[in-house]
Amino acid sequence: MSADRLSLIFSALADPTRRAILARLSEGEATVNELAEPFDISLPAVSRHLKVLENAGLISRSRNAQWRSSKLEAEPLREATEWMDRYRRFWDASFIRLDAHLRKIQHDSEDPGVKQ
Amino acid sequence: MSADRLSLIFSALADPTRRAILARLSEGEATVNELAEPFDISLPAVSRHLKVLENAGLISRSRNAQWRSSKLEAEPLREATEWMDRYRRFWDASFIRLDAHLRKIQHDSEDPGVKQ
DNA sequence: CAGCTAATTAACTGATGCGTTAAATATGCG
DNA sequence: CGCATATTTAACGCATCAGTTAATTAGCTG
Repeated sequence: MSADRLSLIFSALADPTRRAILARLSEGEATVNELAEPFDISLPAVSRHLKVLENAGLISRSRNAQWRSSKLEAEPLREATEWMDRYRRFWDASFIRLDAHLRKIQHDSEDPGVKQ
Repeated sequence: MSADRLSLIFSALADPTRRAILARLSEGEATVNELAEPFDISLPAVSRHLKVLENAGLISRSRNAQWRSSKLEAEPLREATEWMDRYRRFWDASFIRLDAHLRKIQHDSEDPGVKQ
């Protein structure tokens, strides 16, 4: 039924409108109307994008009178990055060298036992 | 019609089965049957997951007789990470310090002009 | 070529995503 | 209270997604 956390995060990030909303929020909190302004979609549509972002933990919200302000929460981005780090050695040359180095270290420490 | 590259990447990553396939491929190339083995879904379903991953650039495929082998391509992960790096200062304490440092540097270099 | 294995495509189903407009709710204010 | 503003919920349409089974294509091999 309910998707796992990483799936929620990635599918929240899969929509360009939601990524744009996050970009806007990186400059500071904003209300729903302010967030909707640059887009050519209805307010309810924006409201639901915000709910998706909230469910993924990417934003938190607070009420101030009749305004609901959204605030960026980057922790899920850290999680997603952490997941990708597992694959970093496949694209990052310096990481590949580090990886090779670590393998060598491990190999060296195992060697004595192997030899005897 | 066609989604932008980042959206393709993130939505490909939004599915747990596809992430598991990538994890498997990080250990080496594999055929469709090998990739399907751990999952409780039909071969055509796996076949389509592979097509999604291929469209996102996350895997490449080659044919060897009647077998089609899939290979991890990490470049899109680099792109996705790069996109997230824009937000790194919101979660990474050392990055926050670096950010503050850079602001100070910039401020200092601007100061003389301001003072005169 | 016939038959085997590997993989994809076709056709269908049910669930989900993203948009709409209209109605409902929440809050502040005269 | 009654109205204005901000936002959400309801109800709907349409496209896409993720799965199924059945049929098809691709390439070996006897």
